[in-house]
Amino acid sequence: MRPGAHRPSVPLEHRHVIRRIPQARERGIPDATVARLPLYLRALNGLAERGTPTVSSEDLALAAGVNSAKLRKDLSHLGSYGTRGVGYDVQYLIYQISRELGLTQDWAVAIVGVGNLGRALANYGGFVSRGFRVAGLLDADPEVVGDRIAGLVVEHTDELESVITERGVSIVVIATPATAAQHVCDRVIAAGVTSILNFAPVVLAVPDGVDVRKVDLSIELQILAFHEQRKASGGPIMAEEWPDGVVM
Amino acid sequence: MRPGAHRPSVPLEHRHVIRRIPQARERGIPDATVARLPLYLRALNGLAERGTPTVSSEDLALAAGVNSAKLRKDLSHLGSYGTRGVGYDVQYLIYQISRELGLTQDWAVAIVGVGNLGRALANYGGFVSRGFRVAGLLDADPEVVGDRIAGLVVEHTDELESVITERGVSIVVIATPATAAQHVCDRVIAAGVTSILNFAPVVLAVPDGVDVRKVDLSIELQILAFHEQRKASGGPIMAEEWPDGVVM
DNA sequence: GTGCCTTTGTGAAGCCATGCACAAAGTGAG
DNA sequence: CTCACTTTGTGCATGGCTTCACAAAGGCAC
Repeated sequence: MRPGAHRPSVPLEHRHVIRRIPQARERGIPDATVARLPLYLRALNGLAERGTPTVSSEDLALAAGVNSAKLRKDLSHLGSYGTRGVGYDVQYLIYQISRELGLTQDWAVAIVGVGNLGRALANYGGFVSRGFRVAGLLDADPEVVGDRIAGLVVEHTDELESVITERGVSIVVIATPATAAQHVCDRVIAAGVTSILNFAPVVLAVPDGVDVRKVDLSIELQILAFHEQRKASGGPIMAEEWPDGVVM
Repeated sequence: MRPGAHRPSVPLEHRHVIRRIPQARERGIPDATVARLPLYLRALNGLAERGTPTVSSEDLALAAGVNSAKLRKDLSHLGSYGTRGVGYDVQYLIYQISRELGLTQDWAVAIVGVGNLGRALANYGGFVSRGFRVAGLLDADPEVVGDRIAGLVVEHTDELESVITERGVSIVVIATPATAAQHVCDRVIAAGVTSILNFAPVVLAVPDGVDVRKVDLSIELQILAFHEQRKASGGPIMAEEWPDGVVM
């Protein structure tokens, strides 16, 4: 099924460590920190484009929309990459964060489900921009198969396993209807994929060792509605009753 | 322009309660809980469709992909809506959660930016399904203005303020390119909107009292890449060096 | 070198969320 | 009515994340 597959990153064992090992990296980086690193990276890229050589935690935090103490602690988990009295070297920090996130290597991504959302994703510049390459677009609808989108030809989901195996796909994006998502999920896992980004509004059941991240548009809206209601109604407590005639 | 706008959560003093006060609701519901309520709601709707009358915390937690103790604690923040020895009445709980989230009312949403993503959002069934109604589609590109998408005609962003005001839009979805996002953001806030769902890859600067939720596809991918890299390399410590020739 | 200024990196405290474990509350059988 | 069983609601302990506040470290001027 894919002998040496998903080992996207070359096993860079033996690679001598040059300078001192930054203490903090010994054991895992907190999830909360990992989730913010891409944010810092984006802010840093903005600074780099404008030619800024160094940046203080204060300024970078401002650009990333976080508190500067949190930023410093986050960065301290990667190692000690700043210079007191000066700040952080922008280029250097970009490199360190990119490496930590695994963006210095090339990730092949397959998108399953080429509806409106799948198309949007395929065309989304942010994918290509940083280490990610769309290596396959798949759909179950014969009507869609064969279409050319963002330079790729849509293939039939029958090809799912072979696309994953042959092109070294290690991350799969599921943008199918909810009903198809679990089935697709099972198949890609069977094919060896352990990282899934799910846009379908279902909770995917996966075995241990498989990472699923979920993006759910309607959930985000509902959370906004909750807060908006709070603001609008002047307070949470309104009526407690259950409409007339209802049992319970 | 909505005079009393952004005044986040108003002091909810004096407000008479009808039946007994569900203790826990007196003060705000934890954000973490709010973020999970839509999940429970979806699971409950699935059960309701299959005609299930009641459900235990164990079963509902399973369907929602969380731990049952957490589910019970979350629900306890809304009030005491279960029956010991039996479980929760599905219909009743759906109503209570919907009400808490503000989904028993109708929310007018405007989508700004009708590119691939905006189209996908406009066609996304999940919007309409639950209290949300797309009341406007706007784009700056004259080429796109006039197109009919999901039953609506795309309008020019010049109309932004009037669309918001006249149609009572209270939630705006920004799906523009990154460069336009802040400008759109400023305008919708000036027009009185205090809830924004941002798909553009930028950190929006907003005044206090405005809620911004951010959905960022590339960030999700980067987080996946991080974990995938970890799995693949068998451990966190690899190389520490900075490519030759680089200072610092 | 010395002294001053800036900014990092981190100890410590506080806060919030998670999950266990169990008493309380309800059902249903006999 | 009583008893056995189920399931909720929650007190409590644990752990992780955030924030404060400051000592340590480096740059710069002289």
